[in-house]
Amino acid sequence: MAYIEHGLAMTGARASAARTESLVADGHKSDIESTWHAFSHSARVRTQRLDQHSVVFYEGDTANRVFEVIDGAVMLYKLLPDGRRQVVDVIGANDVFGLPRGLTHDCNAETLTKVTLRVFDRKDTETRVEVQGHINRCLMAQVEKLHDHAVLLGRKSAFERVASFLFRCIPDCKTDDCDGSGVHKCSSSNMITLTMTRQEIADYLGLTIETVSRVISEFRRKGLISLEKQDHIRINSLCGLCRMTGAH
Amino acid sequence: MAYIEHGLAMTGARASAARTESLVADGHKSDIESTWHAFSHSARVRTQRLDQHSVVFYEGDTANRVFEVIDGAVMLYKLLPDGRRQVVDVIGANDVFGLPRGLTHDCNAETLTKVTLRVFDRKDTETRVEVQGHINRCLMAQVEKLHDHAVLLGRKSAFERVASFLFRCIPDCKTDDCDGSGVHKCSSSNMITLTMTRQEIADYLGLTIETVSRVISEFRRKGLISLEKQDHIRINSLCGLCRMTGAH
DNA sequence: CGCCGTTTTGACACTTCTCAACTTACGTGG
DNA sequence: CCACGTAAGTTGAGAAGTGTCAAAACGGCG
Repeated sequence: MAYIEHGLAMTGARASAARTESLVADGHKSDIESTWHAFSHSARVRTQRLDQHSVVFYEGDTANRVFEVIDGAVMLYKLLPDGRRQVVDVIGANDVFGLPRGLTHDCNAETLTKVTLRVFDRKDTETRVEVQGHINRCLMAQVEKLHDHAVLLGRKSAFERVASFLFRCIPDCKTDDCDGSGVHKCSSSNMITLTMTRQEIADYLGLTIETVSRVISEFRRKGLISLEKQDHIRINSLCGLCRMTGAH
Repeated sequence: MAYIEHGLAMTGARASAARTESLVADGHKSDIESTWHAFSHSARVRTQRLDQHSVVFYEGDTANRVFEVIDGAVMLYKLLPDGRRQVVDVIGANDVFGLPRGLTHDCNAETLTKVTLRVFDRKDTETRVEVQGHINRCLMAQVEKLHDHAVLLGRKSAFERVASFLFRCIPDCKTDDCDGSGVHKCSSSNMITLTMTRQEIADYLGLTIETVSRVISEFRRKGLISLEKQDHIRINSLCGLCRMTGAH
């Protein structure tokens, strides 16, 4: 399986830029070049590496490829005409994105980290059974994640949103692991490395950058977390944070 | 194909009740009784009718059936432990629901109207290819709808949310039909019959019942809409309302 | 006709946003 | 290696939007 390095990655529509510029459908060039290679079962599949902050596709682009994240994270977001942005999903390893209802993508896709993707021809996803089953499971998981996120956006306070977000970032640890008893089952290092900027977090949580910053500072003052660096957060009280998510 | 009338439908967890009572996983009884009938291709399928405000399933219930709406509307919602509710989706005709990532349902399902459902055995949806393709398309559409709803919940004002909601309720009319020119392509009657109570609308839009009421009153004062009855709304200015959705 | 649940309206409180200034972190070039 | 410039993040004060609580109005149904 050939890895295709390409040095074309330009810095895509960044957070700050996205706030002010409204991106219109035409005249865009995503950071993915189409160099297809034959694959097993006569399907066209390839693996692709992208730098951080690369654009995979724009809203409105014709959707003829489907992507699976092998490694790294991809952010999906939508823009309102006046520049307001909402990050609608963050796609991690083993998850799929770029599946449209119609002919075009409904949102923009941008890498949050260095990313390795598996790229499928869209037609194959519609004809090959084993791929369909996989996509099906990914879509169901995505729907559930979006349901949870709707609860977060519609009903949770800023504190609860940030706490939920930080929790989500702890590797191998879910809110379900906490039963409110004060003892956590997960034994991770409780060390988070954020791949998103404050602006991206804010746009994901439906808040402003200032509110996110204030809440994180407040958590720090309360001793729940410590900031080793701006994007390196240590969770001091897993249960203390968990109690603030609103899920218990 | 046999329609099975059943008179067992009790009034499920209603909006007001759901606000105060937290629903725990055990001891529930949904309004659907399992009477399976043999169907073509050796799959177990049946058609079922339910009254308004019937419970299809609860969050945490074992998910061994998948549902397709033939006629009517079903509401999916989640509850936080303190009673806050978020309606995560409203499922209309030809759409599918009850597809879980794991073994149990991630949300509650309740009918908004009299509903006719087609009920599948879950195993069939995993093995039969023609069903998978259909489910796949439904899931993709659902993901896009949830993306849109995330934008609404995360980035739109109360006015924009209610305007977007009313627009969504106009049959055969989408926000895309409006280009801001003042002329609307869709030629519907501009008459809406709401199937949701104010509480349900509020829980769908991430607002309070009072805010929803106030916004509707304000739209009425501005002449954008008229209320023939509380749940019968006439849209006087389609474009005026459209301009308030934030989508243009 | 009167009751009860839903909706509307009002006054006020509180959360979050906005705007502005300041601080910190990071990369470049001297 | 340090100084500088720029971008990112933090903090503060005030404004705006939405929530909360309470009361009144409305609508459906016995």
